[in-house]
Order: sequence, then C-alpha cells, then structure tokens
Amino acid sequence: MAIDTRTRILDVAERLFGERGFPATSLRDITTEAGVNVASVNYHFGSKEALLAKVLDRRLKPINERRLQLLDAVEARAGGAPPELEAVIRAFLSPPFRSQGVWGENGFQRLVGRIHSETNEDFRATFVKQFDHIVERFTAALHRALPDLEVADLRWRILFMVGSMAFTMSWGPQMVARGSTTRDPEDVLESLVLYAAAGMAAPVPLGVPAASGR
Amino acid sequence: MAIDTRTRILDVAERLFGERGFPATSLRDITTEAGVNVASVNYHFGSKEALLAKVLDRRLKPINERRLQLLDAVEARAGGAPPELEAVIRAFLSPPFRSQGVWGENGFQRLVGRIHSETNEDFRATFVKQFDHIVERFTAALHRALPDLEVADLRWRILFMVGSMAFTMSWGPQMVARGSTTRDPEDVLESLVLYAAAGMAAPVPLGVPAASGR
DNA sequence: GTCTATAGCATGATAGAC
DNA sequence: GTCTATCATGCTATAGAC
Repeated sequence: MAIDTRTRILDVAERLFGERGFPATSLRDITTEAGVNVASVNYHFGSKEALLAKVLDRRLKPINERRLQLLDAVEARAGGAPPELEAVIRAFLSPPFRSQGVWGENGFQRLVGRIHSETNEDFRATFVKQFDHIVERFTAALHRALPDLEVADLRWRILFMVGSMAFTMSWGPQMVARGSTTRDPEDVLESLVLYAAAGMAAPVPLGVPAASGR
Repeated sequence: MAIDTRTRILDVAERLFGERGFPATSLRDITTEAGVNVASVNYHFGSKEALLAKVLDRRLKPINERRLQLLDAVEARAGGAPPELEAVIRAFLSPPFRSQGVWGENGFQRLVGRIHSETNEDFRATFVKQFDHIVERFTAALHRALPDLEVADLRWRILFMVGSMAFTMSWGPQMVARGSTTRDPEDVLESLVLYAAAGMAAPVPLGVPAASGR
C-alpha cells in the first residue's frame, strides 16, 4: 500500500465530507472508498467527529500560519504606517484559496464552505475558537488601514468578506462546471480581493441609514 | 388547537432545519416538538425531503416575487436609463432580510444559509432552478448599471454578494449573541447593501492580475 | 494494526385500527 | 386525519480473534 491507512482515511474523508457534507457521509462510505476496514476509523481517530476535527486541523493549521506570516510581511513592509488595505485582504484570502489545486476536485475548499453549517453547536464553538487569534489580528490590521470605519461596522464587513470566501469555495467549482463562466482560481481570488477591498472601503451612511426602497 | 397540523409541522421544521440542519434533524424531533404524530409528516408531505421543499417554497415564493416587484419599480423609475446600482442590489437583498422578524429567532434565514450545503445534488439542482429567472433578471439589470464590467466578472461578483448574504443570515444572529457587535437587522442590511454596491463597482484589473503577495 | 461480527440504537417510512 | 406498532435499513461504536 502506497500510503498508510491513517492518511488514506483523512484524504477520503476530506473529499466526501466536502462533497456530501458531514452528517450525510457515513464511516462506511469513507472506509469502503479508502479500501480500509470499518473499524479503523475508530481505532485511529476515536470517533467520527474527532475524524472531522483532524481533517480540518490538518489543512487549517498551515493556512492560518500562512495568513499570519503574510500579514507580518505586509505590516513589516508598511513600517509604522497603516498597512495597505488590499494587501491585508490578500493575506487573509489567498491561503485558503491556494490550499488545494484544482477547482472541482477540492474537497477541502468545499468542506470549509460547509463546516459553518453542518456541525453541532459545541463542535462549532471549538472550531471558531481556533480562529479567534486570526480574526483579532486581521481586525486590528484592517482597523489601522481604515481608521474612519467604526470597529462594529468593520466586524460586519469582515463577516461579509468571509461569507463571500466560503460561498465561493463551496459553489465556485459548480459555477465553473455549469459553464456560466470559466476562470482560473487564481483569477477568481484576485477578483474577490478587489471586490472585498472595495466593499471594506465603502462609505458609511451618516446618521440614520438611507431610506430608499424601505 | 390554534393552527392546523400541516402548519405546525412546517413551522417547527423550518426552525429545526435552520438550527440543526436538514440531515441532523429527524422527523421525530419535528413531530415531537410540534405535538403531532410521527406519521403525520408522511401523510401530509410524503417524505422528509418533500417537507423541506415545502418549507423552502413557502418562504421563497413571496421573497422572489417581492424581488421582481422591487426590481420592476427600480427599472420603471429609471425610465429607459440604466437603473441605479444600489437600488438594484437593495431590491435583491432586502426581501430575504425582511422575511422574518427578529435576529436569532429566524429559522428560515439560517436555513437559507444552510441549504446550499446540506442537500444532495439532485435536490440542489431543483432548488437552484427556481432561482434561474431571478438571477437572469438581476444579472441583466446589474449589467446595465455597470456596462464596463464583463458578464463573466459580474457573475462572480453576484456569487460574492450572495455569499455575503447567506453567510450573514446564517451567522449574523450568533455574532449579535456573542456581543462583538449589536445591530438592528435593518442596519445590517443597509451595511451589506453599501458593501455589495462598492464591491460590484470595484475596478477590474487590466491585463494580468496584480502580482503583489503572490 | 487489521480484521469479522455484532451490539445497540435511531432513522424514514408504512400498515392498519379507529 | 390521526393514532400505535412495526418493518427494514442504516448508523456509530466496540469486542475479540488473529
């Protein structure tokens, strides 16, 4: 056998969780496709949920390390001055986009798009905690790049950005497959960076929000 | 009994699907909370999946009708001229945001955020088809508002916008609950409209995309 | 470490009395 | 239309031989 059981399980689980979702994927689906025994998941990981945690952790750790690395570089380049908005956003968005190669074969990218909605509250809370540090670092950097934007507004806009990212990773492959548009993932990333940067820098309504269409 | 069994089932299913997701919610969970018999779901709806379709349809039909209505009004107001970007976006985003009242009690809003990732491919294809007409109408209107943007780019940006919307509806309540920020849903909607409008109107990179950070 | 076998349980759906 | 009872199936997880 070329690769060991543990890795085979992780690879297949990543793809199937991404394709079908976590609750809809059974351990039997995974072990059958991986060509390993049903019992091996529990032997190696302890439980189905622990397997999911490991699948996520394996990819997310390097992604988040890379994010901080890129952010450090951006801030170093700016010296003491506020960092450049677009560069901060690119530091946040590019690592997950590049975490796997080809659109449509990216189990992990789709999984990230899904994870936010398919697990129970406890698991999600644990999962989200892993991002606290990242979010705080990037919130601070964005606040320096956009000093006129209140932090409460900024947090919403970060949520908007993460939503675009997650959704694109989840649906992008299908969009390409439908042929409505074709694009290199790298171009889609660049397009998303520009979109998010413009959105982040959007004006804030003064006083009571505009009422048109209300 | 105040309301009939059918409606009780729909209401509870909407909430539970939103809170826990479709695969993670059993028919027994639903019927127990609704105070009706296990068999009644299959009697009234035929299957669990048909119940989900009905839950979605009940809310989405009026939402999509409202979207078209608002878009018609925006285009009429513009006369023959291109419609105003922000107004088109608001016509698209406001109906789902207003489909239910209070943040954190919006089963349907969370369900929409989830639906994109929790159903099988066949169901999803059927579901997406319901939006074809809407998407085409809005794509055309946005293309008129932004004539310099290629349609292929525009389609990606629409995906970004929908992602922000779905994600915000799904996570917004939790974000408010965590207290990192507090906002009236109406303000969040307005914030999202401004963000999306700025993103839509973002410049397009000429030639090869910028390479910084790559 | 890997296998077979199976425990123990929850599921979606249905049959049939009322 | 609503109930109880149950079927058939699928699940996660584990016990225990090898």
